[in-house]
Amino acid sequence: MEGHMKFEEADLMSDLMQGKELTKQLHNHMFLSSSSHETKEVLLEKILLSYEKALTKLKWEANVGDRETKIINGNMMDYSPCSFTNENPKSEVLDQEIKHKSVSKRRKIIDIWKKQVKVCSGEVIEESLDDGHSWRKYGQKDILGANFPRGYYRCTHKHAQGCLVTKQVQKSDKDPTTYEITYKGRHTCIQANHANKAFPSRSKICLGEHKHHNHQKNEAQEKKIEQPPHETIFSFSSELEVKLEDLETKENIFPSFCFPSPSIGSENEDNNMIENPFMECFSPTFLSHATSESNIFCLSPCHYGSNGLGLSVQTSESIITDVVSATTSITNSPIVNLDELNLFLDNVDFDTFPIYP
DNA sequence: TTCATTTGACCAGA
DNA sequence: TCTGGTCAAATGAA
Repeated sequence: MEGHMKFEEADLMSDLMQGKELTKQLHNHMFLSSSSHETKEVLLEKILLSYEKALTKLKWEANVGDRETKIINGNMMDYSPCSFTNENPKSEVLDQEIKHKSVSKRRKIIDIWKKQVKVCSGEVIEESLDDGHSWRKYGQKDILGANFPRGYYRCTHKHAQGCLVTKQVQKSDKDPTTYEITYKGRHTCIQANHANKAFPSRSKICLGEHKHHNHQKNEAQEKKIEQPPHETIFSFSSELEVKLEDLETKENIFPSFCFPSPSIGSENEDNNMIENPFMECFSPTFLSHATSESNIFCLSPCHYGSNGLGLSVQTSESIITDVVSATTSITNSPIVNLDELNLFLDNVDFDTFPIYP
């Protein structure tokens, strides 16, 4: 894990440095009358790609660090302290990988990413596989070659808010305590109750234990174990161990960098939506902070706490907010305050950026 | 009564 | 034709 993270750090630095260089190039082109619009566009694309790559990695570390830090410190912003006292973890995330078929709005191809969750005890996974969103099961299917049926879930707000994201939950054949969750699409909804992001709905993920016909009821489904919501979710959250196995993305495509902005789509405009897969990982913090104050993406300190990233975001938060904000501007408008961005980049010493404690 | 889940049927793509 | 994915009526739970 450690080695892996070191590798990620180097990779991250590389992406950020590349972005910086490209930004400088673009800055120069801005004042060259001979420079074509296409050239600038290409540079802009490259810049965005670099930052998207970096953020994809940061996202992972943030997501992992977020959970782990919350567990360890127990005093993070989005979770109540009592949430971290649970000592009976039910499951752990084994592996997460992003498989972005695409994330660019232009490409309009659905985002697909997977994660695997190991359930340590109990047969019923409460919303544990929780990602902060509420889901409604709309189907279950036996899959050829799989011992267990696959469950199909869609966002509860599909109709209310037109959120078309779906996920599939498949119990692993090799390890029945492991579930593979495949997310398709991005949330465009706002969960009605923010608390529900931490204390999800009643819905449960219950997959059949046997490979039989659909309507065969499995025991797990009948043994619904009710727990107080806070216990439920945080029993899952505690002692999470996330191993980032593969950050490689298909086709080298990274998520589009579209943090919420009033200029993005009418739907988002109304709801302060995030048209970005990052939502999945950042949403709780983002919604609780950014939406209440501004349309600027915010990383809470806990995202980088103790997971190895160790990024002192408490002090860097405003910086990150600034650069994200700036980049968002880039995304949404051809008019970019590149001086600001350059200034930021110049002030960041990437060589000594405190990624690790 | 409302909302979520179950499950047979249907559809589209390979 | 087969399979995965989705729909929607029936059913159950709160």
